[in-house]
Parts: sequence; C-alpha cells; structure tokens
Amino acid sequence: MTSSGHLEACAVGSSRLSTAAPVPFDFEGTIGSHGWAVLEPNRWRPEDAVFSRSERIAAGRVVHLTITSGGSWDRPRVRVTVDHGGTLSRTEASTVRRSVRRMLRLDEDLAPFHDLCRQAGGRWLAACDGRGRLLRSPSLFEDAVKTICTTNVQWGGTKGMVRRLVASLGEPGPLSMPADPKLPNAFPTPESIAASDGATLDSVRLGYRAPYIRELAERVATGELDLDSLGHASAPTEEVRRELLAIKGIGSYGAATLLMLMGRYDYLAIDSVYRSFVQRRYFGGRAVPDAEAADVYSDWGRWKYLGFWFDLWQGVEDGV
DNA sequence: TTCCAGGGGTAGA
DNA sequence: TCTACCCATGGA
Repeated sequence: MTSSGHLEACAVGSSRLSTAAPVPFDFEGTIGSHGWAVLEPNRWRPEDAVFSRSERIAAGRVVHLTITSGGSWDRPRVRVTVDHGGTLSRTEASTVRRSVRRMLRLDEDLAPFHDLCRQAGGRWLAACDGRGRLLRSPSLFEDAVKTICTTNVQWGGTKGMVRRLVASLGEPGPLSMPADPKLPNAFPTPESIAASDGATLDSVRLGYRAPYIRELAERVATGELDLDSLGHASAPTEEVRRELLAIKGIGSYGAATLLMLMGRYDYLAIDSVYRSFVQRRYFGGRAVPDAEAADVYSDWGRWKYLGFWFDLWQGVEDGV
C-alpha cells in the first residue's frame, strides 16, 4: 500500500477509496487478463469496465467492492467503492486497499518484461503498454483452490464448481447493501471448508478434487501450511515450486499457475490450451512432445509464462 | 455412448 | 524418471 491512498467517507454504509497505480497501467487489460475475472466472487462487466467482488475483511465482516479505473495516463489510480454495514475503520480500509493492490499487482515491477518485449519488437511491442499484470485473488489460498478447480475440466465446469463453492460455504455480504440479492458471498475461508460436512461438499460437485481441496483447507486452517508466507518467500523459485508440488492436487501445471500468481514466471503451465495454441502457431498444427512445445519460449528466461501469455493473447486478437 | 477437458496421484518398472 | 491406469463430473 502506498501513502498516496486516501479514504473518503460518504453515504452511510458506503466508502470510497483510491490508490495509486503504476505507469504504464492498463486497468481493463489487467482485470480481463485471464479467466480469474469471472470466477466468483469476482464479477467483471467489460462493457463499462466495472470489476466487483465480495470480500471478507475480518471475522463476521464481509464488504462488497466495486473497482474502477481513475486518474490520468501519467498518474493512474484505482478507485474502490466499499459497501459495508456501519462504518469502515481505517484499519479495514487498509485491508481493502492491500487486497486491491495484490489483486491488480500494483506493486509488481514488470519493467524487465516490457524491456524484453521492446527488444523482441513486432507484435510484442503491444505488451509494453502496461500489459502483463494478470489478475489474482487477495489470498494465495483462494488462488490455490481455484487452480485445483481448473484441472481436467472444461472452463464452464470450473466456473460452476467455484460458484457452488462460494454459494455453499462463503459468508454472505453486508445486509445493508443496495438491493441486489444476486451479490455473491465472499470466498470461503479455509476454516469453513475444513469444517464443512460431507454432504455439503458433495453438493458442490468438485468430483475427485474434493478431498484435495478439503486437505488443503485443513492444512491452512490448522497452520500446518502457511501459504501467505510461501507467497512472500524470498526463496529460489525452484524451492517454492517443490513446496507447491507437495500440495495434493497441485502438479506441474498447477505449480506453474500458482508461481505465476505469486509473480514468478519461470515455469510454463502446459495444459491443453498451451499445447493447442503452440501447435497451431509454431508447428503447423502438428502434435509435439511437451518438452519441444516448452522450448518455444526458452528465450524468455524468467519471463516465460508472460511471454506465452502475451503470445496467446495476441494470437486470439489475430485469430490464431 | 464415447471422448475428453486450462491434470494429478499412485504403483510399478 | 517414465509409463499406465485410475480418478468424478459434465459438456460436446
């Protein structure tokens, strides 16, 4: 969080926050950077560039955030309307601002990646204009659960699993909200998932992922696994990767995805999307071994994931 | 009905 | 380290 943020009290039950964004900053490109934008409790309206989500900021305290861009191109800001019951304390405002800064990666230095794009030239130049901040969750626990929900399932299945998980085990939002009964609950805490009974978790229809997610929740809830510390560790990426692979349900794809969400881009998440895209773009549609497919981005060094991500994004634009 | 999806765990070699 | 097989669920 920066000291440039400020809190403005307005109507009862609603507060407005603002926080500085880095230059260059692409709000819509950040929110819409990947599927996380539409996994509940996230909601994204690209037509008017409004991102929202329910967020649990303390025990029994759930607020609803409406996040938009503000400021100017050389002094960009992110604006947050917080709907809450009662008043929002300065400590709570700080918690909200910290969550928003983490979600949008406002403190991440992507200059080295943008330098590489500038050197690559051509279509890569488009990435220099603030791209590469891939949306993430306020907590690594939420990111880890969602990652497990992306494995061996089509995207529609992932959205359904997360939606049911939030609806069944997440904490409801503030009662004083503007009348919108469709507002999502907050993302479930590790404790709520760990304490859930079998029938409730069965109703979420997580399939064989259920025991993995329950075990992860139990390990985090009991303190056996400290994901937040892992996320801030200065340890070498390979060491962090080993710890991620020790989580049941997280394999090479999941570990690479979580490393990306932690701001480490050394590993590629090779899944069906990756294989399909690389085969089309670089091998004339021919199936190739994963090792060969991975070599495509070897020149990107510790920025491999972002190199692929931007290539894919650009490929979608080009109809590849 | 069959296949497979933004894969991963496990056993056995 | 590599391979084969199995794992729930649901869309195509």
